[in-house]
Amino acid sequence: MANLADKIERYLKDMLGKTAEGFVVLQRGTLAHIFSCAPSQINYVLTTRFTVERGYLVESRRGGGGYLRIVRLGLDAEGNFRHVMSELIGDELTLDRCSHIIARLEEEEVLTKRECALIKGVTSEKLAVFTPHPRRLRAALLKEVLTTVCRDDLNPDE
Amino acid sequence: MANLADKIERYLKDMLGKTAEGFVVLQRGTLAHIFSCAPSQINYVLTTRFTVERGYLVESRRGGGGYLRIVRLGLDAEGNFRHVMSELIGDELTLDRCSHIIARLEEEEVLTKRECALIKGVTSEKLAVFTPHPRRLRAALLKEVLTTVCRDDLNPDE
DNA sequence: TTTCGTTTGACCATTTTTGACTTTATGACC
DNA sequence: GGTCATAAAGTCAAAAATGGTCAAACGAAA
Repeated sequence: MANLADKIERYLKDMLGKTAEGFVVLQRGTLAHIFSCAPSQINYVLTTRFTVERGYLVESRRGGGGYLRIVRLGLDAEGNFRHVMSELIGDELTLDRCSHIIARLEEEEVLTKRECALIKGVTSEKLAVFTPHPRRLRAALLKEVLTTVCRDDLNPDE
Repeated sequence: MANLADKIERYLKDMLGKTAEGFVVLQRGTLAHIFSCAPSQINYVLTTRFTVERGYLVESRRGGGGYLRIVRLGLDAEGNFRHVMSELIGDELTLDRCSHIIARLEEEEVLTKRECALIKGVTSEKLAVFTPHPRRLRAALLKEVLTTVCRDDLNPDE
């Protein structure tokens, strides 16, 4: 599917996937040239798709020898990610943030695609029909999910 | 035999019939152009003929690169599983009945053990903290789950 | 002739793309 | 050490590209 931002996102994630270091360094101008687009398009992609919420960190420098450095923040090894996520979730959770978190859990393979679909389904905007505080409920549901996927009895693998 | 809405409906269902993926993606504007009609006509067709009750799910995105994605909800061998389940669930659902249904879905291998655990987590008695009608919410959540597991785009076909 | 599903169009919302202008770093030259 | 040219990257708002909503007009069937 053709929209530039998505292609650039894919391109960068591919690079990140191929590198062992967990980060890539490149130049904005060069990338813009590769995709024949305005340099600010790159900023757009970075600010919409490589946010902390989605598990990325972007550092940069201007001037001669300037660069962009995109770091992938892995979920920390077994156990603690639940804590980290809980912090990220808080007491209230908008649909938008919820989607990002779920997407990240899928990318990190904490949840399967089907599980993600199930969870998206139960955290949708429809919650508002049942409570005046859908965001509180959403936060609670997602935390419950995290608690569940961490249960030892459900993760037979090693 | 010729009203526009019906033709568009047929066109889309043909497309869905031909694809193995269980979904089609297209653009509203393009489709409207093919049928030389107002773009909103497409929305009319989608909201009247591609509803969950009729076995479809529609997702969309606006803006550059926007699209419509129509997903088929498959029916299982014994006919309309989703429909049957909805009857079984109704508008309200006690924790007890909910547990039984989930257990049955696990036995039938409609849901994995992990998925069941997730769903039990989000349909627990804690719902009462957020709404005066936990049973209504529980019913809605479980229906949402059933709808999701029927999505043809999530079920690796074999 | 009333009703109800269909069709259209005017207006709204969201996401992407572009470009003009700004800020910061480096290095050469004085 | 200043000054300045050059080489990046950043910001922001306007424009473009989609899809969504809603109410009024239309028209076929009851």
